[in-house]
Order: sequence, then C-alpha cells, then structure tokens
Amino acid sequence: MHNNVFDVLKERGLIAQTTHEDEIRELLGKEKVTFYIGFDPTADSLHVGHFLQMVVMRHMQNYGHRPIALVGGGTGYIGDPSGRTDMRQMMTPEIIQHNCECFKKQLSSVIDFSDDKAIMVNNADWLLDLNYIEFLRDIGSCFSVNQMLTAECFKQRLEKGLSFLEFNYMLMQSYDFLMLSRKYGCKLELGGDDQWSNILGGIDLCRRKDRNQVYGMTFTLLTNSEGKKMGKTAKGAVWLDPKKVSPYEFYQYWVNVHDDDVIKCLKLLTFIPMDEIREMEKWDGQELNAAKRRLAYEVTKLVHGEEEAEKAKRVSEEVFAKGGVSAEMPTTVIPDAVGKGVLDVLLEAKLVSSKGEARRLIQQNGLSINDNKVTDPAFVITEDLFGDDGMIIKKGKKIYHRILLK
RNA sequence: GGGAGAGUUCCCGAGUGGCCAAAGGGGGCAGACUGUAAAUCUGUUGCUUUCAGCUUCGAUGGUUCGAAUCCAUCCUCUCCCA
Repeated sequence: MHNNVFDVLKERGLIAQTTHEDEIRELLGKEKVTFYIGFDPTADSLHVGHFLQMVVMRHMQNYGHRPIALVGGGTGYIGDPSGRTDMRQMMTPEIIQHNCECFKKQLSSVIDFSDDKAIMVNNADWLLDLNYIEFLRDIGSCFSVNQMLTAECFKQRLEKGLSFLEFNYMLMQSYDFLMLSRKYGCKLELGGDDQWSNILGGIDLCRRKDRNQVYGMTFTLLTNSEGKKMGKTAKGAVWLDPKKVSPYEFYQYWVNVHDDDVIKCLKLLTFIPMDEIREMEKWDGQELNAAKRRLAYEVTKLVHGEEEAEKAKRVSEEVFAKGGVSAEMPTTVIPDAVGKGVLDVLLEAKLVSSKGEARRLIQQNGLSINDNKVTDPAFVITEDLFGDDGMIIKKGKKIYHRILLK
C-alpha cells in the first residue's frame, strides 16, 4: 500500500501525462489538494469513459484530497472540438439543463459529496453571464492564436473545418480553472488524455492572470488493444444509466472484453489491490474468463451497487453455465403474444430492429425458442411454448430473452 | 466578397439518364471453429403483406416515358484569392 495517491495512480497505469511530475507528487504527498474534473453534458447519462474519471476521483478522495466535479452547463453551449472530426450538434438550453441534472445524480453515486468532502459546481454559474467585450479583453488577450493552432486537439479539425464557436472552447475551459483556483483554491486539473491542450490552457491562464502555479494531469483513455475507444457497442455507448443499459447488459459487456484488455481494465476501473491483479496477470487462456467475471462484477458493483451486481452475476451464470433459465434474465411482457408471428414478437422485444432483420436471423439459423431452432419465418407463437418460466428466446449464441404473457 | 470543388445507404467511398436498393472496404448481424475469447473462413446487411411492392443518394422545385445522375434556387462544408 502506498501512502501517496500519485504512486497508486501511476502503478495502475492511469496516468498519461503530467505537467510537473515531481511537484505534483510532492504536493499530493504533503497536503490535501483540491482538484477538479469537468464533465460536459453531451448526453443524458455518463458512460464508461466518464466512469474512469470518477474512479480517479475516488482514488484521490480515498487519500484525503478534495474533488470538484464540474458539470459543464456553460461549456455545453459551445462543445469541445478536441480530437473530434465533426462538430457536435448544438443543444438547446433545456436539454443541457436536463443532462446536467442527470449527471449530478450519477456522479454522487460514486463520489462522496457529504460533509464537503467533494464539491459539485456548474460552470453555467460563471460562463453564461460573461460580457463578450470584457471577456475578450481580460481573458482573450492571454491566448496566442498561433500557439492554439499548433495544439494537437485541433489537428483533425483544421483539416475538416472548425468554427469560431468551437475554437473558443479552450478559453472557456481555461477560464473554469481560473475561477476554481480563485474560489476554491483548486490547484490541479485532471481529465482524459484528450483534454491535455485544454488543461495546459488553464494552467497558463492562472499563471498569467494571478501568477498562480497550478498543475495538470491526464489519464489513460480507455482504449482496447486495437487502440479504439472502449465502451462502444453496436447499439451505442455503454451508459451508466440502468434504463439505457441494464446492469445485466453492463455486466455482460465486461465479461466479453478482449483477453488483452482484461488486466488493463482491472487496473483502471476497479479498486482491486495490485497484488491480486498481478496474480491474475499470470493467468492464461480459459482462466482469463475468471478474471473477466471478476472485472464485470467489480465494475457493475461500483456503478449499480452490490445487489444489482450479484443479480447480474447470478443471471449470467444461470444462463450461460447451465444453459438454462433465470428468473431475472432480460424479459419482455407481451400479453397478447399467443397467436402472433415470431417476427412480431422479436420486434416487440426489441431483439431486432425490423422484420427483415428478424427474417434474416431465422433464415440464417440464429434463433431458438426453448432450445428448439426456429426455421420458419412464419412460425406462430402458441400457448404451449410458455412454461412456468415463460418462453425463452435465444438469439445468436449469447443473447437470451424471456417472454412473459403477464 | 471573388473563384474552384464537395454533400451517396451505419461510416469511408464508387457511381454522371434506364442493366441502381446503388461497386468496394470498414463496421454490424448470423453460421462453422472456440473459452459467453481472439484470429480465420462462410453467409448476410433499406423497409414491407418478399416470385411483388414501397421509400432512399444535402433541401425544394423543374426537364424527361424514365433522374443518385440533367437544369434552377437554397442550405452546409472544403480549398484558393481578399
């Protein structure tokens, strides 16, 4: 066990870049540091990428430091162009507001905001009422366009086009840091590695305006062994909101990560002691499945709580190991299913997005009902298919779904 | 503001009057193989009441028996000049 978080973060491979490695380590070792991470309200739920940031906050908090979770109710009006190839869609104030509320709830489930142990702020409080001319004179004068243009985060956008609106994003985020350093004595900004340029901007600004030395540090982006961003499925992001991605699906996502990514994810996303992880690192082949199950359990527990994690684990075991049925597997209730065609039922259970897809699935031998292959697209659901546990549909090899009549 | 070009199905990208629901690749889905892997191979990939019909190629109108392809206007973006 280390007594400096910095060593913990480093050992787990979380740290990507630091502005002043030695100074930051020293600072974190000797005092309670107030630091911040920003979350822009780009959707109505956080996803696993954000979760990584939340884990870091928890690590820091565990060592007595004070996190500021900044919700980007103001920066959401601009949209961060960092590393993106296209412009974000502009959001209405109502949507931004709503998304911020959603974020707040999710953030407080992982980070302890009681007794001022962490602070939640919204940059709408100081960004929305800014006066353009004043801001330009006061803050804009501190930024060099020449320098900004060379920043890595704009590279892609300089090829595809970047509007003035988005170009300003860096100033907004930098201003956030300045505000937080003034209001709360915030000394450190953290973020994903794609935030590096924005963080540097803030540090420069604090020095120029207040002659205040502050620091920055970025974290490994959650990428898989192929270098692609993790947390994406065909259906979209792996959201933390159980209404968007059920705890069972969430659990399944982690059980199915690539072999080469398990250890990395264990280090980055869980609080399992390094000794244990190093033990798992020796595992190979089929043994890795146990590590995947551990990963899935731990992450699900952090996000959805112990009860849901247990449930997800139980369902997975019952469904896959025993090939059977589970009382808590994904279920759709279709009262009038009897007499309907399979295609309609598949569609209603959202297992397919169109009847054409359902038809294809059956033609390609990818569908079973109660373990019997369905080969006829015109198959009609009958009452005798429903046992005590309802009717079990298996789509492909991994997707089990239960249909109930009530 | 002037000039040149671009906008195609989930993404990239062919297609310049009928043979186009639209090549190819990526991704997705399914099958074989397996460890609820990976890699590989195979099939599939707009919707529907599927031997047929319907909607799609930035938007809206127009020419034509017939348009993703031609014309007009508009929108968005890129590049060069200012």
